[in-house]
Amino acid sequence: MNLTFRQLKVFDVVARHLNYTSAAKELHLSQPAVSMQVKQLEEQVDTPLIEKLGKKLYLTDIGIEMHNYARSTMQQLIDLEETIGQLKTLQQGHLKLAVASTANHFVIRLLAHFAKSHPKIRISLDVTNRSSLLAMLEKNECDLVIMGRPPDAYNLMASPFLENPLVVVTYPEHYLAAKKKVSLKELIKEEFVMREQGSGTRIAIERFFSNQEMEFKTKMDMSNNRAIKHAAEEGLGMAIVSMHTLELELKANTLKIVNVEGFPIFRHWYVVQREGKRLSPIATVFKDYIMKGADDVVHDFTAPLYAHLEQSAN
Amino acid sequence: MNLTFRQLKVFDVVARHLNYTSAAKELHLSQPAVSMQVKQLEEQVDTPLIEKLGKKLYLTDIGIEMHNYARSTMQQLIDLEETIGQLKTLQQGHLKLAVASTANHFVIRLLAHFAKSHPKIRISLDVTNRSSLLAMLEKNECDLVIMGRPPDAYNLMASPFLENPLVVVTYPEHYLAAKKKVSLKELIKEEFVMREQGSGTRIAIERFFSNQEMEFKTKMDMSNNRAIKHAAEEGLGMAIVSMHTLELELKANTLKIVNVEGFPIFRHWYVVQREGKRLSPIATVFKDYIMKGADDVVHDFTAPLYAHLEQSAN
DNA sequence: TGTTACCATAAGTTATTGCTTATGATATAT
DNA sequence: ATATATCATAAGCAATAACTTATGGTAACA
Repeated sequence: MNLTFRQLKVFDVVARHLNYTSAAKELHLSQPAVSMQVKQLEEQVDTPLIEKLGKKLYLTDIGIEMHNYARSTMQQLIDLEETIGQLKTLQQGHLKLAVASTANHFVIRLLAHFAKSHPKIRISLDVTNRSSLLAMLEKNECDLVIMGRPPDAYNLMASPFLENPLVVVTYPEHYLAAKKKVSLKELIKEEFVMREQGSGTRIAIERFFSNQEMEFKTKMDMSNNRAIKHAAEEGLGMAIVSMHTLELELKANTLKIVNVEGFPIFRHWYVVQREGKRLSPIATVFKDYIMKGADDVVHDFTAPLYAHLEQSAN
Repeated sequence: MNLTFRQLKVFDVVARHLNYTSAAKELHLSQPAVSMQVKQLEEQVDTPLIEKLGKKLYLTDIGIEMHNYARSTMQQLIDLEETIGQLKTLQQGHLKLAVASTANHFVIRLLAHFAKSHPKIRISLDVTNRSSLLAMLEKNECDLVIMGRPPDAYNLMASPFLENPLVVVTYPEHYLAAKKKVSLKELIKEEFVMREQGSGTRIAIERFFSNQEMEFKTKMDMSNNRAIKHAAEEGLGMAIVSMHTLELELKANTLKIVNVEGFPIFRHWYVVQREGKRLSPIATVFKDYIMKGADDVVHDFTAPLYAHLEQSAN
């Protein structure tokens, strides 16, 4: 059985009119064209759908069945068009994001703002570590990832969109915290609590010190940014973290930024997608949004942090 | 938007495999043939449905939507085939009958038997008068009508299928009821309670008497067979009715058949359909059934009646 | 680095589709 | 009986649908 939508369409009109000639008018066709479509449909199901008694047309039992089917199928097609239209015009859609845990805090702020102007959009946000992020991209499980600089090895397209200042922190009573200016030489006498090898932050820090031809002493490795900050609070060592993650600690005065020469190290947050990935409409819009407007939106969040930075320099 | 079922079918297979080559195998097609169908479908909705990242294929959001649609549409098509198949093979269907009120009693018996061997079939039975029956045929509101001989004027196809003996009846105490043989001459001295002019029975009776070049006296005209029998019971006159309608009255001994010379008048019951009407499968089967098997089935119903007939002749 | 698996694209062929106009048949209305 | 309205059928035509084979490009893998 190989029906065509055309047959169903024409049959529907005929079934409604019960008159080939006027159906032909509605369809802007000749009358034989209509007869032929119906005849072909009848051949497909190998049974008459319309019968002519005297001058009047009637649907047979199977004709009624077929008419129901035709109408339902056509309605479904309309629904599909509607759905696709909505997906295209962002009245609907699903934005699948994944972010590095260190980026979580400010991304939430971005999303809150973005979601307001796209109320019908469903958003999934996965907060996870760097290797999981890369795996998710690999498996095409999300549209976009927000993280630090991704490795070059993967086929990724990464666009920097926001400064990510890495600063040195310690507990407020630490003697370096009080100094107006701390040299790198002074700093590397201290021991450090670090992110694990291979993490974005760790790589950046290593690169920074090796550029200065210096080495630092790692007391502890940790895979979690929060744990690192906690360790610093407890005096286990100096920490170097993204200033964006310090909002609470600075406000509560459990950590202080140390004004080290050469710091902050300005890195960037990146929006990352797989190379060749065709973004869904909503993902395209979101990417545009953060590329163009992220600075403005997160300004009232970052401004107080930068104030802390300047404060430690005075 | 002008999709084809072919496109949906091919797309469904590809969406399941996420691999054009193996989809092509399942469809017994070359790989490019599959690519082309999918591409055409994408052109229809003007948006990609499948994306290729590296070596793997993924459905886009709209692709997922389209896949759902394709599956649902194809399922509906299967359902339709199923339904049509059932309608064709009588596992389903709707038999629309109309019968003359005088035929009601034995038709019910026929139907009871028929329905047993076609349990899934829905049956509509309209019991009404002669002119309504003809109107229903005219308007194609029923498949078949069971009635006495229909007029020739309409474009009808009428097939006799069962004897319809018209007998003279009166109340048991009537002096003619006791006689072994009553001549027509004797009979026409009596007054009659008759069906209305134009009714099948009336026409038959008039023809019978005019063939004998005799006339009868009509005391009352009535449009209802039951009323006529009741009038005869009350002694308002002789009645000539289909013996098939007398089951109860003979059993209860409220009426007796009068053994008149030349009676019973053997007329027939007819199955009637509009000329050119294509009967539905179930209607075809029902017509076959009554044409071939009606005598057998109603035998145990008519036999006792014929017994009464013979009894009045002894 | 070359090999492999896989998809995209191109060119060419055949059958079919979807329509048109012209004409024939038929039931109802006049 | 004739006219009218309506559907069926036939013939013809242009567009295209649905394939095929051949070939080229590319990501993954060894």
